[in-house]
Amino acid sequence: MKISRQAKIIEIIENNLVETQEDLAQALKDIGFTVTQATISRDIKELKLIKVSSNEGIQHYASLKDMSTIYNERVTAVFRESVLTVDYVENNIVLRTLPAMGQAAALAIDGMEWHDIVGTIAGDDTIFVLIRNREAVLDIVSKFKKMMK
Amino acid sequence: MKISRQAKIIEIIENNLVETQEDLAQALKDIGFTVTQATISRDIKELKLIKVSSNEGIQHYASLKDMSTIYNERVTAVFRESVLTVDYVENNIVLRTLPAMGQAAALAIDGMEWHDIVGTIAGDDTIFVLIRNREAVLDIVSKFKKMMK
DNA sequence: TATAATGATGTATAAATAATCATTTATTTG
DNA sequence: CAAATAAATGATTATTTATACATCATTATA
Repeated sequence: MKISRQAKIIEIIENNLVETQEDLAQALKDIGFTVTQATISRDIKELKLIKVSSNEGIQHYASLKDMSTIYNERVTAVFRESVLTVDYVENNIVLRTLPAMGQAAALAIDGMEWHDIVGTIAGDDTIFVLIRNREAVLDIVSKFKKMMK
Repeated sequence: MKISRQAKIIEIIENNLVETQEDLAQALKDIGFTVTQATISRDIKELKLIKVSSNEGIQHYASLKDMSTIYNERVTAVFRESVLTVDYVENNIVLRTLPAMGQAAALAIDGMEWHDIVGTIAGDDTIFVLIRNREAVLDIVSKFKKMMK
């Protein structure tokens, strides 16, 4: 019972915009799983589902499938909103960010897990990005610029 | 003000186990940002931060940096908890799962985004996984078995 | 098999979060 | 520069979610 209900929960939030646990309870009831909000709260905890804000500002539950999309969107958003300029020399790229946003933007870069990026070091408004091979620098720079839109 | 506060929020949840928005308000106050829970709720919405349940069952906010880890853990957990057997023939792998868990497990496999996996199709308790090259089959099979622990 | 231990769930409620409304603080524009 | 507009925020409250406790079911264990 619990296993199949939880499988259904994943299916439901995968295909619908579920805003609250009550909504989910209703949707489950419609297909024959009558449980209370409390049980759903426990299911969600076990399934490690998350609630995120959509681009339209609607808070809704997200499945595994959505997570990588959300993740990528967030990385790009943080980058776009904080990085001002991109420059480079030899195998280093230097980014300038809004004040106090260096750490946050660097975190976003680390989160991308690009193979050619060896590491980052961030100050208040400056980030140094160490690139593995000099040949990859231009490629990374252009990717960064694309992310700035 | 808002920008730097939000940067601090990311930094704080990155380095601390923040369970509630009130906790976050207190931590921010300690470093000179005095705002109410309502403002933090809005910040969290804008930053698209998520609240997840840790392995110990503690609900806490997670940063971008944590997300890929959480994501991988979830994929593996779903797989381990639902897949029973692994078999293969030619360039197909067949997995048997607990009843009703086929779709969920297939979703987890899709989420891995392994290059050699062309696609999956799932029934109630069976999953067909199409592998790109026959040479990759054994490798994927052994990876699956490792995930089953 | 009887008994203990564990797990699942509902009820009621506490706790946490989001939203509404009002106010203040930028920012834009004529 | 001043009026108008938009953005940020607090106070309060509505909504949503998590949990404590009790109950029933299931599974181990002696």
